[in-house]
Amino acid sequence: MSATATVVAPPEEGLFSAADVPVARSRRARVVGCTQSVVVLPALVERAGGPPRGVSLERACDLVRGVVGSWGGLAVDVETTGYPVGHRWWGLRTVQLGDAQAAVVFDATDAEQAQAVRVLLAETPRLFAHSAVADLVPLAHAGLIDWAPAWERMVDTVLLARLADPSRSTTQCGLKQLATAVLGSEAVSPAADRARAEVFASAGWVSNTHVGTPVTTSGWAQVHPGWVTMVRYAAADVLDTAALADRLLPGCEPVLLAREHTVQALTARLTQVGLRLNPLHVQALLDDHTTAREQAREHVRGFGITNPGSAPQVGAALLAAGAELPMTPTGRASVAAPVLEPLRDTPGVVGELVAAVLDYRHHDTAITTFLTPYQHLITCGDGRVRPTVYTLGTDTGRMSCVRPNLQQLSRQGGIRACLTADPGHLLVSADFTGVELRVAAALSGDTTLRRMITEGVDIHWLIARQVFGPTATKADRYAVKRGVFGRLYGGGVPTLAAQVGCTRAAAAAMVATLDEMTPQLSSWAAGLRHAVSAGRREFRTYSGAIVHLPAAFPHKAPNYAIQRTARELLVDALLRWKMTPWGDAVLLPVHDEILVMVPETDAVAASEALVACMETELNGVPILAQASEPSYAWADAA
DNA sequence: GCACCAGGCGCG
DNA sequence: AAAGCGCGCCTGGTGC
Repeated sequence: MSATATVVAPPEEGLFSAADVPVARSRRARVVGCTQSVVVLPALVERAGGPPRGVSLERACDLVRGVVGSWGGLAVDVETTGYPVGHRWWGLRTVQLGDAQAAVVFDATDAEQAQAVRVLLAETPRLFAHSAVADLVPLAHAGLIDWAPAWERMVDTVLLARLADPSRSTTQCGLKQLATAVLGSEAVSPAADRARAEVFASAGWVSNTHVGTPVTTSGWAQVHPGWVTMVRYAAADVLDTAALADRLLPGCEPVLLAREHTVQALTARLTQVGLRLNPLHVQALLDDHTTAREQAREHVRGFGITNPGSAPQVGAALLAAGAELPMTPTGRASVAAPVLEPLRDTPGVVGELVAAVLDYRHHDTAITTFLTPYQHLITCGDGRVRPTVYTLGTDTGRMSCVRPNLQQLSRQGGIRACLTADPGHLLVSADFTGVELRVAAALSGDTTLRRMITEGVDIHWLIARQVFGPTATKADRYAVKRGVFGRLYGGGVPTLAAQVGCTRAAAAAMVATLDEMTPQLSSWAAGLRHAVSAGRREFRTYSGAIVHLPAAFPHKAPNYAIQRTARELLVDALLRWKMTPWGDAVLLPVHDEILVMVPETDAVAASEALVACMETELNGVPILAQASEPSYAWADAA
């Protein structure tokens, strides 16, 4: 080996290449490999059947151009090593292009094939993908596609599925489930995925990988992309995506579809660029929480519990000490926080054990859910988080966020400050003020509630004083606030009492006061519930979006209507934001809040613009927003 | 040793 | 009959 061979070239843009992934083929993997013929890429796979066939690059390009000519677009899908962009083991493996009849699998690690893919992607007037962010972000990072024009031409079959049939649940919008539901026996991706999963399992590799999965055990990183099972799997996704697009596109309202595609592209910036982690802050918090967790662990051990994370162990110990615990739905003793919290002050063993367990859980959550994954991205990656926002990711239409979920960071304790703006930038944010109640007022038209909102009267204080008397405290107000929403969303008196932490009589009084004060709100909610019982299945929002109301749960209907309407207000704000000078900025929506990274010199103006984008009016009810102070690190909630 | 489920907990 | 709603991620426990 020459001396220069030990010199590692600096990774482009701080990224590592897939070629760096260490291949650690076990004996099991070698055995599986013997059963897999290797297809030389590029390869053609046809829905009609037959084995994948290796073809020349020229022939592959001709085939793809033929698809564009006849179909007017290309379905696109990619396979990666399964790690996030920026991770040292990240890498683009293959790119698949085609339509419902034929797909060509290209080797993205081959320079010539990659260049061909780049040209083909640039040529097609339309792109189809299932969950487009997962394809466009790797393609853009590999330099195979230009970001903005790609989004202009993209059609996402997840969005098609949600718009074409609002009654289809989110869980049925995964490619395999959707293909089974829509394409029936014609679907090819479910069987191809089962075959893939079997290969992974036989080789001893995991399918469900995450940022901390050792590279030597991840099937996505270890598998040979040319193995015939993988080529079939890769192609099947394109074949089914294209078929789904053909079936679903005609059932979608073009204006609503364009709206969803625009907002998807806006949130995709976060996945592409990401947000920077503060390594020192992550380490400091990790140290603190680890110390505290180990102390709590020892404390719990003193009560004879070897594993403080084990609910059965904790439950058994508490029962033995004389505590009374409610049952979980499956009949086990519940040791959840709302159950344990009131037992904190119990004298003796029960109180002490409860306090130690809750303490342990608090620190364990911080470490395992937030800090350790961040640490992985720092030590094994480029120190950035690149979550994916699913813009129609829930049954109510709300957005969701994964890998990591930045919508669930602790409001207190400095976890949010692990995320920072880039140098020369600041984070600005604003949130809708009391949006659920305002939407409830707008949808119900309740005269009293509308007047209280416009006059700035706090209904929660009002009810708290009526129920608890003129000396009602801030805690009473907070309890009432939870009770108001609990009631609006269909909670019964016992549940409300438990939720609020008051007697059933007080909860009943609260309900009575609310019904008396805002009768139109109560009747609107009751009317919607009854309508669902009578067969109504849809609620149409002001934007034209339709939310499906679950037939089996009429009591959920008011919540669905309010959540979806609030989501549409958020979308409208994002669409207005797109038109500002910072429309391309990295942003994160958090249901009633928008966080954006902007150049620091623009922070004040951007902050004002953000509020202006969010503020509007709904059925005469003002929808207001409030900005937070621009900051370098994401701050705790006020 | 992996997939799956339940329980638990973080958010709005 | 009665039911607050919506998520994602983690661990422990179980079953294969």
